[in-house]
Amino acid sequence: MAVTIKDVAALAGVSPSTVSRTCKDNPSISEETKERVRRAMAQLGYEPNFQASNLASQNSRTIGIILPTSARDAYENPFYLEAIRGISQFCNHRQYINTVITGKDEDEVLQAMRTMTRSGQVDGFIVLYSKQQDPVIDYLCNEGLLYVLIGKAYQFANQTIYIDNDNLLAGQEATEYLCQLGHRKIAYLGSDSSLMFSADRKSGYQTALLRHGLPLREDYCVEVPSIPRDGDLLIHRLLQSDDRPTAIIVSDDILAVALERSCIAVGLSIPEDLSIISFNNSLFARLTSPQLTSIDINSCQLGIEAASQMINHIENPNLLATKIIVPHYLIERDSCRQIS
Amino acid sequence: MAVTIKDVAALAGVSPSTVSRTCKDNPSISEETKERVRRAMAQLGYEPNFQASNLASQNSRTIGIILPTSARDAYENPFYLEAIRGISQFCNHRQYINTVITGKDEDEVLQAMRTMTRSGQVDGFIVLYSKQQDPVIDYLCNEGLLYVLIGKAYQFANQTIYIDNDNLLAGQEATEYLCQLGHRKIAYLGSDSSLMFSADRKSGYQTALLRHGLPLREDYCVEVPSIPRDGDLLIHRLLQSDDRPTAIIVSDDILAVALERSCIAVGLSIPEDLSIISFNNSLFARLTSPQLTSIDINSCQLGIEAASQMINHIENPNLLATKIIVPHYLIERDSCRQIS
DNA sequence: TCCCGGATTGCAAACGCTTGCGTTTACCGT
DNA sequence: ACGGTAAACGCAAGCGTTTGCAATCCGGGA
Repeated sequence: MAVTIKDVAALAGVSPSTVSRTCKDNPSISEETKERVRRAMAQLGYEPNFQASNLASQNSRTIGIILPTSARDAYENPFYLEAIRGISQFCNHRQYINTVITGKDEDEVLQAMRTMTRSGQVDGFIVLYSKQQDPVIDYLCNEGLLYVLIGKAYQFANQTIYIDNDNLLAGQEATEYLCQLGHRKIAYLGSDSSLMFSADRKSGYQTALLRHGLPLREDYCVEVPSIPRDGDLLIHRLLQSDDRPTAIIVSDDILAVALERSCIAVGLSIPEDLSIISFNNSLFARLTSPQLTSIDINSCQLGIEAASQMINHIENPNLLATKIIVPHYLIERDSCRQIS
Repeated sequence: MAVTIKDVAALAGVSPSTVSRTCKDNPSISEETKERVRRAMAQLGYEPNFQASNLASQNSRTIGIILPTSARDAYENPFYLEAIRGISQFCNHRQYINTVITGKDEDEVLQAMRTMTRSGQVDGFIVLYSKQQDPVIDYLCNEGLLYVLIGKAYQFANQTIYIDNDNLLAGQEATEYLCQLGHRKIAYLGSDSSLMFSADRKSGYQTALLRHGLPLREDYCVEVPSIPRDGDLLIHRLLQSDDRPTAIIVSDDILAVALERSCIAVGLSIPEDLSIISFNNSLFARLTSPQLTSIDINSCQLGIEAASQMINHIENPNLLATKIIVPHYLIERDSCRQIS
């Protein structure tokens, strides 16, 4: 059996409560006894029992991570791994546990969430995606559970804690960048814009166009529901139009790679015939040829901040629902060219 | 306060122990009372308190997931996400919790593992990668902790539970496939072969060559330590040799995409000038142009089996250390061509 | 000298569940 | 009719912490 608080207490010649209190650095214990207790703890290699501590203090020190359902095509996006990495890193430091929750469909996820909250398995949830009309968010709100969102809140925006990039600004900057390179015919290719990040980047794109006095052309703004297969109609129509764009802003690296494929298929070369700028700066952006100019959104940091907010709110229940914006930055590579 | 076992007991008119036992389907409770208790549980929406249950039964019902340290380039590989998804899915069903453990370097990971085991936060670990001389495995073995490996065991192979593909066979099949297409000059491009999967695939490749009476050429067997940057010397030398291969087996999709880049750089087109077959069948394989013929290794299933084994061993401590092989299958796409 | 207050520390009751063992009840064989 | 047995259930002692409150000690002021 592992070493318990009693062993430490015995060795230090104090009561278990004193040991417990020195762990929490309670001010009502004198510095000398604290020191004595600490020595005893070190000597025995004591680590408080997680379960017992949680039971007594009525919490779980674990936070649930909600992934999108696996039905979605976007599932394999390395973004999620990065975010999880950030969360996990922060949790490890703060002696929290994290548990990822998935399911084939929303019902499975909701079911898992329900039993977890009822059995006191989690103190809160981090939702790794943000889309409009999400039943998961509805559930969380209705039950009054603690959660933080990575991405921008849509429902209940004012009461929810979220961590996001300034995707509007990022969309603008991407557009500006292309304008500065001399492009005037700039299109936007986005994934399903019920996903908040895509909607925001698109808005930013439109804002920047207006600011530069460029027209908002409907045919320059295409949305594909998932990762396009070969010969996606919408994309081909865009690329083969007589008046095709000279540059495209793509809401995600993965989509950009798919776009590159379409380009090759119709005989366009990048960046000579078409400039591409995308978002996320995942491995995808670095592996393609040419490498993609991409806006890095600091995925790992998003996770870290999310975990940090989560734990903060767990330990200080009446904090306000703050929003945190993580900076992005543009990584120039070879997929955009100056136009004369 | 949530509904406890006492509430259920009171409503059903039995003692708490009876409720507890019906939860476990203990045979010493009559079917009628069980039914009565179950009705009470349903009526109250009872869910046993996770912490209390764990404390009393001296376990944690949580399993740690060890990712490779983030220093490694391979980190962003969607394979890990898939494996985590599998694990998480299985855990959710069995009312287990999982927690991913990462760190900047091995020390950070080891530190996290140490405090977790000492505080009874985990019942065991699933290690998502397998490489030679891994300090993490050393630690697990020395402490006598329960763990299962995804990938082939290197150290302590006989006592460790592992879930793997038959990478040797897969390597052979990939080679056979190319042979059948008429290729004779087949090369192998692998990532760091201290990673077990890469070493095995390479062995399979070599075995198949021998079987076909083809020579094992040293210059046809290149290993790159990480994801190659532009103009990787080894790869370029291979591609620009006078006697260059007509086909290459690549140990990982990501690497294959990088290879594709190099091909474009030196003016080789796929599959006309060079056939490529790779492993993992991740999103990468589907996004490139041409799409990659790849061997799917069932990443998600690997996770599911790992979790299943883990929980099995947690609940039946004296089970033998079995090995499980998850099948792979070849997905034909457009990166290989028949040679005359 | 006595009382009081602050600073330290210990007591013991939770927290909600599990489980070994004892008790009860019913039934069987003799 | 009675001891014996097995089935079904309850008692109560944990599991290792936390924490409100009581207890103790000490110094200082009256």
